[in-house]
Amino acid sequence: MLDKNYNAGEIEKKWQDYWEKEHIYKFDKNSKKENYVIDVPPPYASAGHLHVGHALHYTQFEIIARYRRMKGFNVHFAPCFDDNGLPTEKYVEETLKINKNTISRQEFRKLCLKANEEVEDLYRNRVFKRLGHSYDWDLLYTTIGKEAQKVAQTSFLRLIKQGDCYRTEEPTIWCTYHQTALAQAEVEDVKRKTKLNYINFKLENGIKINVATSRPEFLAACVGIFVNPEDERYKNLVGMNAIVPIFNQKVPIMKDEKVDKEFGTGIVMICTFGDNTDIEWWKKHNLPLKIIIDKTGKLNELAGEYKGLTLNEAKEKIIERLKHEKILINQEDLEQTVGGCWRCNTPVEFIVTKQWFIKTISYKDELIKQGRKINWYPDFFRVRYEDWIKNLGWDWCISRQRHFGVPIPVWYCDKCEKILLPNEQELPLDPLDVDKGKCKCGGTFKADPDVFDTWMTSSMTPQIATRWLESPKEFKKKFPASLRPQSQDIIRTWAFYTILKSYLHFKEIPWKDISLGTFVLDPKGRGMHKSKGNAIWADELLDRFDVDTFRYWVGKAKWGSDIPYKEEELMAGQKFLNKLWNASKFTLMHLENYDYSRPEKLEDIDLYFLEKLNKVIREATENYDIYNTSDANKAVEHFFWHDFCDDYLEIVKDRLYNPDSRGAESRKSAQYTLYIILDSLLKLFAPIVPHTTEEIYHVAFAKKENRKSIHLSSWPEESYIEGEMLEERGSLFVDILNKVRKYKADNKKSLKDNIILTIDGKSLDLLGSMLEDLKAVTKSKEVRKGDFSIDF
RNA sequence: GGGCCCAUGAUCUAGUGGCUAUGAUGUCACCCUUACAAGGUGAAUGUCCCCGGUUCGAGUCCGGGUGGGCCCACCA
Repeated sequence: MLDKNYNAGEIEKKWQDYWEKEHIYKFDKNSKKENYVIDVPPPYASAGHLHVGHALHYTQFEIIARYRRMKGFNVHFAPCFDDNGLPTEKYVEETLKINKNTISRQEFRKLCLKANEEVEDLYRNRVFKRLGHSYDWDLLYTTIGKEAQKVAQTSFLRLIKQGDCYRTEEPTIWCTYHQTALAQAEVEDVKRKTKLNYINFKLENGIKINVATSRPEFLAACVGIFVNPEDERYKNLVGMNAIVPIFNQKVPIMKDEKVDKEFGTGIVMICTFGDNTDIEWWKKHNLPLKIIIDKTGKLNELAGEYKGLTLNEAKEKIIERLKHEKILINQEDLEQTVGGCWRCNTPVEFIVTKQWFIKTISYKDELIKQGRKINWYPDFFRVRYEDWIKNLGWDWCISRQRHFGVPIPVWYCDKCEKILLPNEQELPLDPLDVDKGKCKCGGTFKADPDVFDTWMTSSMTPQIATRWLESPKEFKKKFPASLRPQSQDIIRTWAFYTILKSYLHFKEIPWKDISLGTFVLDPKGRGMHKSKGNAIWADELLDRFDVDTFRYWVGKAKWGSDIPYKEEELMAGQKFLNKLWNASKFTLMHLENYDYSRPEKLEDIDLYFLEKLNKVIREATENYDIYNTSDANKAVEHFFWHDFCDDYLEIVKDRLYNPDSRGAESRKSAQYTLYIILDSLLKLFAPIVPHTTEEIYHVAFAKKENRKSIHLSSWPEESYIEGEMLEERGSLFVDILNKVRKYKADNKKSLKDNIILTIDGKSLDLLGSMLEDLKAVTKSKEVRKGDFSIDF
């Protein structure tokens, strides 16, 4: 019997400890049940905090894990941390106040690893455990861990072997601040104000033409001039040469359809490289290469007297000089959007370096086909995936000039540039730790100092989580995984690269389902960002709200769409839990001394409510199966609150409190119905509010069902119901009940006031045996036959 | 510029061609009814963003606007 008042705080801690101690969520590899593998997104532990959006999303698919476990699956739910790459480097540099360039890579890596361990512990205890998450912590992996490194490096070696990974010297997107190459996916829009400069170029015959450019600092790198072939003004220029001001190199004037006649003067200079279009034209028209910047973004000797200046310094000086020499004839304000590094917003540059690439462009069609074999929830996000693929312009650059990451396992001969690769058995390794001696040519093998793009590892989370290389036999049973839950903003990276890798390695999809989670906005509907100062942190939230209250709110969030964070809506959860507690308390009070057997005959009104329960079970199950937790939860809650509490509990009070009036069998029918409905409801709510349901379940049914936890019990099934016209008769019953309530409210009477009820003959016949219950719940001291009326 | 999503009482929301448009929060009135006043019973609040079209019938389908959000591209 539940004899206490609801106290969420007490319950939480108790069951979290119990679950951990009893290994409730352990993945059983010998189980005969079907596997359900969730490809969990590894959170960045190094950020130090998780905001409410993360907490919501992580809880959202944790609810699915609980549902599937109860549904009879062997759920593989591996916790993980992404501790690889830039965010960790930044965190370590900031908190320890050190500069990574002043210590060795090995030493810096050690510091990063230590920092990770500390933060991850904090996360595990302060966030995931507190949220009541049902991970099997024995399955934990980190993206810098041995298995992850081995997977990433093995993938690299195998892709080289099969010709899908290559090293080449190409113009590469480059961040001059972080001094590393970037992938297309790491470039984000940066808006900036600049000037469009109208600069005169002389032709060989002395005529002047005017070129508009926002980047005069690139004049030294100018290798050509373009006009639109349709442009009448400049048709005669094509084929001539122009002389670049200051630097005096002769460059050809050519035509290309991509030139916008309306922009500037309609004459464009092309430099290697100012932007994407430059690269395109440079390739298309076979122009010479003139790289004038180094890796830090400073000008080199090709820029003559401007050598050593940053791009911005050079720009200023060059504009000054152009003005002075009256070559710059006009300046206009220009608002432009340029690509910037996703971490530091520094506008990206293009330089030519040797980098490793994985082929993507040549597999576009196949990748779209793979995407269509996967179920997308909601389906329209597949379009975004396909659009991204269609617009891809580059293969995937996977090498990064960084310290903390998975090392690229390769050595180069410093004389003949021969590439030396390790054997797979040697992995994982850091080539800096291994001396590979001399090359045949007499040169020495030098380790590659670079590391992989962090997505090189993350793209293989389904393989890492299920220990692809460690236990290949078991891996086969877990791949493809069942579900990838993720957020929609990384479709172009995480989802895309994961599908790519699975295709290249296995010709297989990585998971059957991908479901896009909910995005939490601030109360005004804007995205939450640390930098905007409007983020609400998960641990602060949990200091103010009970976990099940928070989880109830999560249960209402619709996958794939945004939800604003509003505290009032969290309050609804507190009301709900209190209601659930009290309804359970009432029910269990009346189940004392009841033997839980099904009586020979159930009252018709009881059958009607059991039939309603069946419908709700069906609806909830169908919705859970398509990750529609919000509709599932809504249906169950409506049944619980309005059908079960408001109607059914009121209806059976008479039979429960006055066993003599209707007989023992009739009371037992009510008890059986109460038992079935409460037991089912607790289980239907268990994924959403695991602590509260666990507490009630243990008081009520755990012993009887011989289960250690409600989360190890099975999902409710529809019970067998047989009765005539239950739906019509039950609806009529509830309809009359509502009319009586309204009549009493209109007449300002208490609901317990007695009435005389007059019902037409047809309805009386239809109600049949339900009439006794109707009489009791409406407090009718008398029921007459005639036109419907209610009298006091 | 391209793509995707969205627009329903004050607020959030259901609605996948068919009676009178769903539910929740808030507001108001009434009811202490032996689980719960953190409750119950009711009431008021809507030109379903606008304009056309398809249809016997449109909140729902189609076309075109308007306004928001997201993703992508981009001007030298």
